[in-house]
Amino acid sequence: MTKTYSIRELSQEFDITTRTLRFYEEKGLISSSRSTQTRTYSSADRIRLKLILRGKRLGLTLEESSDIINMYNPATGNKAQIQTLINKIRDKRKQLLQQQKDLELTLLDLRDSEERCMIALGEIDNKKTFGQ
Amino acid sequence: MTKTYSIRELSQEFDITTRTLRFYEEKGLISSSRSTQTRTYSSADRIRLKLILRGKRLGLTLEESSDIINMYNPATGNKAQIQTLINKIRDKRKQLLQQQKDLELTLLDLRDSEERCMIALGEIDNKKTFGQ
DNA sequence: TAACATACTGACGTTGACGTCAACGTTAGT
DNA sequence: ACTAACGTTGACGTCAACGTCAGTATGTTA
Repeated sequence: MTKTYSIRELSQEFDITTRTLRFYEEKGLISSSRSTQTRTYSSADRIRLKLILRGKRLGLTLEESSDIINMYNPATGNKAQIQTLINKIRDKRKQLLQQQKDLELTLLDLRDSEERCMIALGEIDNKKTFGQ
Repeated sequence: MTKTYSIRELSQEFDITTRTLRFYEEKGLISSSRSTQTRTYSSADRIRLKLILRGKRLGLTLEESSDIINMYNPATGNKAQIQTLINKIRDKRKQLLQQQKDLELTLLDLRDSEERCMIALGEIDNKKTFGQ
């Protein structure tokens, strides 16, 4: 009896097209139960979608997002497999930490750019006020 | 007399192909002076390349990176134009701040996933030690 | 029941960011 | 002078992530 969603509801909530949702399903990124023909999404499906879109905002590919999501269940109980998974998790974290550094640098640059603009504006005003 | 670089040097330093460098030039992202036929890159060109690759690690498109780089000079002195530029800078910053949030959330999720893995490993060891 | 809105499935088109390959010029060493 | 190594320009190929469109089914309202 938990809440479900139609394809239109989800597409509107997240501002994506229905085509995108079908495409994600076709690629195995999210699933849906079918009543006769039309799709019905569970709140679990909705969460997966949310995570995928979060990944997209980070510039991750759909596959990368999917991987990260699937890392969230230790699923297969083999010791070696879990070790492999841990390594993958650490690799991904390394990449994201690098991204964090890049982000901060870029933000600093933007701060810089804006300041230059403000100065340029100030100079224009000075010219207006004092002539040349 | 400042340092210059060949296409091979740059491609090796940044681990990209020469094709990529020519492609970036074709798209107007970086430039190069030509001696007879072969390209020569200045350290300014090298910096631009560096910034483009940083943008790529953030998931930005080449055009977005190019835009950000070009924001770094107030260039055109018209007041309205500078205001427009400031607005663009602020928009981009907003986007990057959102990305920063997404990044932190994803890092938290990964931390979580790793912990689950460690627990799963611990349980396997317990089974080995104590039988079932 | 006729029209209309909404959903579904192919299937081909598109865009960004290069990869790949052919054909050719240029310079360094032997 | 000849070959090898490196550089250059087209031009077509490729892959991800959808867009777009045609044709069809399924309710739903006037």
